[in-house]
Amino acid sequence: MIKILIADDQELMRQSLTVILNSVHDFEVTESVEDGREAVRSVRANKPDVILMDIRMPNMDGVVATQIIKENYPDVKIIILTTFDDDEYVFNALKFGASGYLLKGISVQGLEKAIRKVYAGSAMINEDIASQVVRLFSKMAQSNMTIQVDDKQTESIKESEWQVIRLVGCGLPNKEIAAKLNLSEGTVRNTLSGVLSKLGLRDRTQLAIWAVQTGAVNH
Amino acid sequence: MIKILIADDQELMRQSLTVILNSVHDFEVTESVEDGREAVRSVRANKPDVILMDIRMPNMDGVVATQIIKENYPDVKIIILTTFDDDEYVFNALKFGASGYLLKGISVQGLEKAIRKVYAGSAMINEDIASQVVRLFSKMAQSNMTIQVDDKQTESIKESEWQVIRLVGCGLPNKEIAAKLNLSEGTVRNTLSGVLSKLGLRDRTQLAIWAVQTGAVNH
DNA sequence: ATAAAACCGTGACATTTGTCACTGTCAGCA
DNA sequence: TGCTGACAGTGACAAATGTCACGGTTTTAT
Repeated sequence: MIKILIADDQELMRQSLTVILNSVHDFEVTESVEDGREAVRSVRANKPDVILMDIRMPNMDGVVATQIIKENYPDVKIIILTTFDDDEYVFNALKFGASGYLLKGISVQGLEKAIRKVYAGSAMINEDIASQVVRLFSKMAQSNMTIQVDDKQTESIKESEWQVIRLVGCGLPNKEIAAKLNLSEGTVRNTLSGVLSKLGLRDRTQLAIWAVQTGAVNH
Repeated sequence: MIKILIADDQELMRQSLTVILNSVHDFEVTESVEDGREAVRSVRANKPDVILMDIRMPNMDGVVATQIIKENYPDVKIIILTTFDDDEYVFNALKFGASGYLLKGISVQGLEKAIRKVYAGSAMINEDIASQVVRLFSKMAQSNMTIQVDDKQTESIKESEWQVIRLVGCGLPNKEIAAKLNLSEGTVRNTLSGVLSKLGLRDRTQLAIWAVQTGAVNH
C-alpha cells in the first residue's frame, strides 16, 4: 500500500484526486489538506509515502512546505503538481528535494506512473518542465563566462585551500570559516589571500562566483 | 529541411542513424563525423540545424565540442545521444547549452520527435536523465545552495537595484559599479544595502552567489 | 643533522564594505 | 500652493576584508 497525502487549496481538485487515486488497488489517500501548514502536520501524523503538493496555497506555499518536510522527513517523496511552470518555483522545489514536478495537464495514467516511479526512488518531471530545467542550466552557464581564472593554477590548490574555497562559496565570512575549520581567522585570511593571488581574482566575491559557476565547490 | 550532423565514433551507429534520418522526408544528414574536432569543423562548413553528438569520442569529447560549438554558433541545437547517464556528463553538457540529452535506448519515433522539438527551440531529455537532473539539483542544495532569500521580496526589487545586483554578480567592487552606472559610490552602497536587507542576505558575496545560482543575473 | 620547505599563527595596516542619519532635488498630486 | 515619495548623494562610523612582514613549529629532503 502506497500512502498518499494530497495538499491543494482547491476543494474540487482534492476530492477528485482522492477518488481517483483511492480507486487504484494499492494506493491509499490518507488525508487531503488545503494548505502547507496542514500538510506539515499531516506528515507528522500519517507518515505518508508520497505527497502530491500544489505550489500556490494559502498560509504556507508548496515550496516552503517541501523544504520543511524534507528537512524533517527526508524519505517522504514529494511530487509538485501545479498549473504553473514558473522558473523560480521549479528551481526552488527541486532544490529542496521534490522528486517530481508535474503540470496538472497530466493524464491519470501518467500520474499513477509518476507516483510509482517516485515511490520506487526515481524522479519524474514533465517534458515541459524538463525544458525549464535545461534552460536554467544554460542560464547558469551564460554568466559563467564572466569570471576567468588561470586554469593551470587551479591544480596547484591544496586541500586545505579547497576547504576555504568551499566555505567562501557558501557565503560564509572569515570568522565562521575559521570556526568551522578550527583555524584562526588570521590563517583563513592568509589562505584566502594566497588563493586569490593564485587564481588572479580580486576578492572573495569573485572567488565565490567562480566556485559556484564551475562547481568547484565540490572538491 | 532540417539539416542534421551526426558525431559518433562508432561506424555502425553513424551509418544506421544516417540511413534512418535521411528516410524522414524533411530531414537531411549533411555529414557524419567520428570525433569532436571533426564536428566543430563540419559545423563551420555545413551550418547544420541540429547535431546528434555522442559523449565519448577520441580527440575531443562531446562535452568540449558542445562548449566550443555553442560559443561560436549559439543557434545550433545539440542533442547529446549516448549510452551513459553519468552525472558529470549530464551536468556539463546541459551547462554548455545542449538542448537535449537522450539515451541510445530511445526509439526511432522518439528520436524524430526529439529532433523536431529541439529544432523548434524547446528542450528534450529522457525521463531517466531527468531523474539525474533532479538528483543534481538536490546535490547542489546540499553543498553550496545554502543561500535562501525571501521570495516575496524578490518582486519588490526595482530595475535600478537589478542593475547593481547584476554587476555584483559579475564580481565588481562598488567603485566600478558606480562608474558603470554613472552613480556615486555612496549611492551604490545605499542601494546595495537596501537589496541585502530586502533579501535577507548578509553581504555582497551571498548576493553574488544567489544571483549566479538562480540566474538572477539576467534581469 | 641541518637546511629547506610547508604550515599555522600574530599583529599591523590600508581598503573595502555595510549601515545610518541626513540633505537636496524633482515629479506627481490633493 | 504645499505635501509626499522616490531618487541621488554626502559624511561618518564600525566591521570585515586583503596584504605583509614576521615568529614558531613540524615535516621533508639532502
